[in-house]
Amino acid sequence: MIDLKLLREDPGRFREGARKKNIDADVDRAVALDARRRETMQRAESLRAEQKKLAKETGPAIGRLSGRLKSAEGEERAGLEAEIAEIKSRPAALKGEIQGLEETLKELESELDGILLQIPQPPDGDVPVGASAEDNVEIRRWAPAGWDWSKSFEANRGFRPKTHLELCEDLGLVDFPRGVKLSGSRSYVLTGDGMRLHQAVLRYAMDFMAERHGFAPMSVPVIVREEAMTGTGFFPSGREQAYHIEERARGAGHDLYLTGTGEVGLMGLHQSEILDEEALPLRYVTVSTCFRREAGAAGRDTAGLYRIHQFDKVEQVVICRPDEAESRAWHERMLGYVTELLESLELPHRLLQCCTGDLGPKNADMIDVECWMPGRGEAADPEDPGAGFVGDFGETHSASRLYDFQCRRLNLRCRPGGEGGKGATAFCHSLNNTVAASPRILIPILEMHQRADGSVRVPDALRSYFPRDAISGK
RNA sequence: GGAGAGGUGGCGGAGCGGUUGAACGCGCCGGAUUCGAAAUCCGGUAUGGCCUUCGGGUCAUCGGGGGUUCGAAUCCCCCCCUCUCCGCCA
Repeated sequence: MIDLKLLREDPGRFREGARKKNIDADVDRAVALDARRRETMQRAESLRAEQKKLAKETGPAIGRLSGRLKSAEGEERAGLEAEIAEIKSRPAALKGEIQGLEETLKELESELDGILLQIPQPPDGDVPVGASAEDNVEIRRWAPAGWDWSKSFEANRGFRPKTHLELCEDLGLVDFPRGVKLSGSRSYVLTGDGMRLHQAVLRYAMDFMAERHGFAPMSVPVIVREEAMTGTGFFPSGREQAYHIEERARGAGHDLYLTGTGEVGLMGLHQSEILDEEALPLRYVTVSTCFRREAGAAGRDTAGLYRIHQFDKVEQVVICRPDEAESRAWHERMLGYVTELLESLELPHRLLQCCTGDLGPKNADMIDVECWMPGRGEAADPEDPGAGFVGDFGETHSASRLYDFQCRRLNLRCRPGGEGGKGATAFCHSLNNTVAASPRILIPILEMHQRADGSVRVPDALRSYFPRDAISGK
């Protein structure tokens, strides 16, 4: 949610922000509705003030006359009734007018709220303007000693790599046909060492954040109410991405949704709270199953573990004081944790500055991390299906800086002393970043650590989480 | 799933359809007293919106939403949540 006051002061900034992000949002309509809303509100309020005043003045008289009415008869009774009716008529006359204004107000607010929920957070000034992911800008890349970016995997390692699909098949790590039988397209079953490796990565990533970097480990619901989805900014724009559980139709009070990221649960924890400023920043890490309908992605990445409906993800979230410099510093730090993790896993990767068109509605800035996947990209030789692929980067992480956009929607504030403290409240800032999403992260792990004999070396960092030093399928 | 009880300010806890945004107590802040502290006494202590000549004014908020009424924390309806007992279950 954007700040209505800022919108009033500088609508151009939001118009420009939406344009840069390539998102439709009727900023001008919102400004006009806001003006009408305030005007209507003022009229309704002054009338109500008058009504309240009258009710207070005439109330005791009505009470007294009503008391006398009980024992009155005949002409006296008729006189009293007329007197009461006369006194009541003055505030009653205001009532109708106030109700009319309130109805108008409700309509204005409902339309305004709908538009406000769709006005995106303007991108930061230093985010490159661009239409889509094509215009993202590489910031830096890293690879372990011995890897030459200018050469293919085959030239680097001396043998032609298998794709993760081939490795999963040959080593018995994933059963795709049975996954599809159970749950349809984009489904899979992790088997044996596939499941072991999956668990090893998640557990390593969890410990890495909790024990090495001091994040508080949490397990949060993945079935949430609509407010959590709207509050975190995934609704309304991402509604079709979420699995919807229609509980209302069965008589329950509200429907539920499956979350596509642990961010929803972690951020929703403190919805409508006033946190103690001294307790900030809050640093949380969770591992949760993520559900994504992948609507609109039909035909893309249909094979393998890349784009799937259900996966597990270790996610980090930071809620800090509302200070741009502090937000920026945390963004860097949260990216640092990920590059440290990927270096420990010996995975070549690069950081991408996302352009305005790729930010989504809620982010002021977003940095993606992509790992090198030798089995991705175009066919090495279109004539020879056995020649493999040229390799490409694949997105494995995404670090978002949201400022107060999310906390405003969640009504998540802070102040010195917290709930009962003193001083003004302010909406907190929030950030989030992937730590490890599996099984997607298994793709670079398997493909980069495969050996000429078809086995896969388990990187040292995972050794204490995996029973052997290699996966050989035997 | 069945039966019952209940949601009031930072906390506890009153509350009659009519100057109740809300008694009282605790906590917190300021002051007095004290060499200092405790105790005591006095005063002040919610949030949000809108307007403002920046003094303030005004509206809303007693779990949430709707209704009755000239007037609702109080009466009616729906929903959410918590607790107790029974049943079921991991």
